[in-house]
Amino acid sequence: MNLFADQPERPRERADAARNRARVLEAAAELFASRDPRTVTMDDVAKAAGVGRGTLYRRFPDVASIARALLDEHERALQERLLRGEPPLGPGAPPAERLAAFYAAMVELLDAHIALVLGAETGPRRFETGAYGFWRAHVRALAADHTTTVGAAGQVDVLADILLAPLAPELFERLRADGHTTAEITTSLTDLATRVLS
Amino acid sequence: MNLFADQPERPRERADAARNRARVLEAAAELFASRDPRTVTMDDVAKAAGVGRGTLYRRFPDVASIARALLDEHERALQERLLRGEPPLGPGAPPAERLAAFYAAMVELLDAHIALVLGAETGPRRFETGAYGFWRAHVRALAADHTTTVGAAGQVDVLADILLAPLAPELFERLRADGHTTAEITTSLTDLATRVLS
DNA sequence: AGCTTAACCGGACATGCTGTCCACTTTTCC
DNA sequence: GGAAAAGTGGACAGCATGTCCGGTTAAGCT
Repeated sequence: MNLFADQPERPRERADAARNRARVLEAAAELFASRDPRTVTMDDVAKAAGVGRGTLYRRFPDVASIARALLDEHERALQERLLRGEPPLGPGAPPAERLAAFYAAMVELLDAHIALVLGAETGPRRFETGAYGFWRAHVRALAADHTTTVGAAGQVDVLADILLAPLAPELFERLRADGHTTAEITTSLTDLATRVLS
Repeated sequence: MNLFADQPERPRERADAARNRARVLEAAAELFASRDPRTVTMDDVAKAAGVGRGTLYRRFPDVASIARALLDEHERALQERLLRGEPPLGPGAPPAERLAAFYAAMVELLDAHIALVLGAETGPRRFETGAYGFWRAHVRALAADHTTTVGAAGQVDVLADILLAPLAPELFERLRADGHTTAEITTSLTDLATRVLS
């Protein structure tokens, strides 16, 4: 009998199902890396994974959700460092420095996994992911910490979204395509962080 | 005889063509306003305008280009004011004030025509429009004016894109949906402008 | 091991959008 | 008033989506 009523006893995943899930993720990772993730279709993934359409749809409602699954672990790692890592990324440093460190880490993440991010969080979808909620809460806390007295309550919310806007994957992609280095981008964002939260 | 060789004598548009162009724009404007512009299809526009698919494609390669045509005049008006209007929007005021005024004007424009902007400049398409190039040049000039000595050349380019990021239509839409007023948004952006260019 | 059951698989199908093509019609200009 | 160019609209092929269901396979029980 299951003592945890909230966590209903989910019959463990069957062996063939697990095998296929792994196949799908592997094949998808390769596809995303090899061409514009926004052109990858469910059919493509199914074929590349050697799996039928129905099987694919059983687990993933669309291509974005596959990319998100692949991206998840990387984002989780960063979230962990934000919550419990060393300063200035983790708690302890002044807000401006923490924001700058966050920017730097996000630029790294974007640079390493731009294909996945574009596949997962493009357009308006970006705001609906759990990850975005996390980043916003983090930045919001930093901003609120800094400007305790200044401005009304809602203002901090807006500011958080504004400060996250430059991290839109489409913009990053474009800046890189224009020949800008990640160092340049990080420098500008550090500058922004310093000026806004000081 | 045409004295301007660079401007080849384009045979003027036929009456029926002009009539249909007008019909298309009118019908499209209504469609964009009445539901999510990103769900409007070429077929929808053709049907609503009482025009065949072929006719529609003759002028507009896709739905975005229709929205852009409708948006054009509004954007042009703002561009004119930026170049030759009164300060602080036009030349004469210090960069921080001009940027704040620009932000305020853009928020107004987004608020008035969010449907068109979403239809025209959503996602990565945003960066490819002529309008974006104009905004970037403008903001870049303001930033360069302010930080003549600070930073390398490329830095200013990056900064311009960063400062434009919060004006992404998807973000504006989301902020409004979350209950934030245009006044709140403008206030935050003004704050940003002041802090970055002072 | 054998059997039952439920989870799982994969391809067929219906639907909707895209962009092109071309036979036909209308306008313009001489 | 007639020829040529410009314009029109619907048919068509291609592609992606998301669902559905008959057949298959693993898991659990005896």
